[in-house]
Amino acid sequence: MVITKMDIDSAFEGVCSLLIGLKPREKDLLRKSFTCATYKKGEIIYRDGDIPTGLVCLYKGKVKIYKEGVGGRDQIVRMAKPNGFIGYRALFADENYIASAQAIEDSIICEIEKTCLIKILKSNALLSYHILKSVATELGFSNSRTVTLTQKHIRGRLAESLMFLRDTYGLEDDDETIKVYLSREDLASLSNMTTSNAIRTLSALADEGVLELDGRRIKILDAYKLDRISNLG
Amino acid sequence: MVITKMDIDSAFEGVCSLLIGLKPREKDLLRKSFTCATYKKGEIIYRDGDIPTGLVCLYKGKVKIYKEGVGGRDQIVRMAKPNGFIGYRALFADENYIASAQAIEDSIICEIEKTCLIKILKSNALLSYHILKSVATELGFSNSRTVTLTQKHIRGRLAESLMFLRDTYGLEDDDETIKVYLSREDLASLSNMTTSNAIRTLSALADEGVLELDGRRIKILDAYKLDRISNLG
DNA sequence: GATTTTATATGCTGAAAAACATAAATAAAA
DNA sequence: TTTTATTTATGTTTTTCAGCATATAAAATC
Repeated sequence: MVITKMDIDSAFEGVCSLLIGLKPREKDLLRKSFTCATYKKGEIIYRDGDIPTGLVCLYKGKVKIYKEGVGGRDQIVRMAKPNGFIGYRALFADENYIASAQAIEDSIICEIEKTCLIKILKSNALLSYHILKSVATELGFSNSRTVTLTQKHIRGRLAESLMFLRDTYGLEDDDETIKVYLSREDLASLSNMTTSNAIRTLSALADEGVLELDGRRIKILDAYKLDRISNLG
Repeated sequence: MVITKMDIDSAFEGVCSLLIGLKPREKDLLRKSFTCATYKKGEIIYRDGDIPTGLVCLYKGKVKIYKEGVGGRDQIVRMAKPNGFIGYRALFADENYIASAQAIEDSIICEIEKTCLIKILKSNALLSYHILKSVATELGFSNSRTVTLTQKHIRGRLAESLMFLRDTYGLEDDDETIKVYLSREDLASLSNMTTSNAIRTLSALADEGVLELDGRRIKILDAYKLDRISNLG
């Protein structure tokens, strides 16, 4: 993927529109510390333990954020979509990363240098407040997720993950196909189960007419039933 | 428990010391919207679904924050200790509570009225930034917790919970007894297991000489071994 | 102090899901 | 192409843990 001058400008404007409360003078400052880079599918953007160097924004593509679990079993904690930030948690907490980020599609990644952003944050209350708000919202998701991942049964967890993916990435033009193509392994990492069980459970849902599978394409045929499966656990 | 004038003053100073970056003028404003109340052991401070009316601070006592799970099985998401805030997530996210808070000891609870605090937050960048930092740290805990609760085995989860309680509330003067006295049921809710299994696993750890049990008193005899059990899963 | 309720303890059974084993299909590389 | 690796699929076994039953101990209430 080639990054054009237009891409950079567009990406920068996109990032700025996310930074609510940003003043023109601050925007100029950010511009100077704004960089872009491309990542091929499968490439690692940052690793657990790395030191954050800035606020990372996904301009194009899709990224998974995951933690390595006990027996090498990964757990996906978040899925990023275009015009969303990644790695901000560690940055704002002033910690090293505690998870890794990997492009699951060819992606364009932008970065605002750390010191520049922190300086603005410490002087711009409205911006800090808005970011605080979104991190607090994210914390709510995380807490809810902890409960569902621990308490729902396999079918419920997978159903919830599929709805989560649909809500995050949307549907293709047919209004049925989830607009993201994950491996069964990633789907398992997202739903806290083994790859075998993800495959098995997908097949079962396909047999029941809830889904239609075609490789990594997943069509939701019966959204109502999927929702019920998710809610019943 | 009776709240004295001295308690209120002391509580207010404690809260203010937590609010880094607070200006004297803002402190005066907060003072006017500052209230205190007592809760007996077992009393509910707020419920899932309630609307936050302010920033709640625990001055004395201990509080558990928990979500009701699928089959009525609770999941404790946080344990609060004196001089810590509770319910701030929903407040900052501008949402209703998604968990409930219950005093597990007689407690004194203070509250700063919502609009007053938000007004200050929106104009005080340093304060917002510091709160952002601590919410980001909390999000890190939550993400790590999701992985351990889903991937560690029962023994590992319980061992981790016990170390968490020790780190949160500290030890009695004997330097061995964890300074919090939870029911087996709460210990189970904290560790994502059934009460039976919490009891069973505690007994097993006592048999192995890792713990000493005396009702709800839990002594950690072999901290090194407990840590190993937690880390091995 | 007696009675009721609640909390703790322990054994047994069964369901759920992991672990393991293989095979087929697909994708990537030689 | 052919070979090699990776992903997907499915069957079998084993482990873990929940569910249930029951007994005892401790607390709370009368």
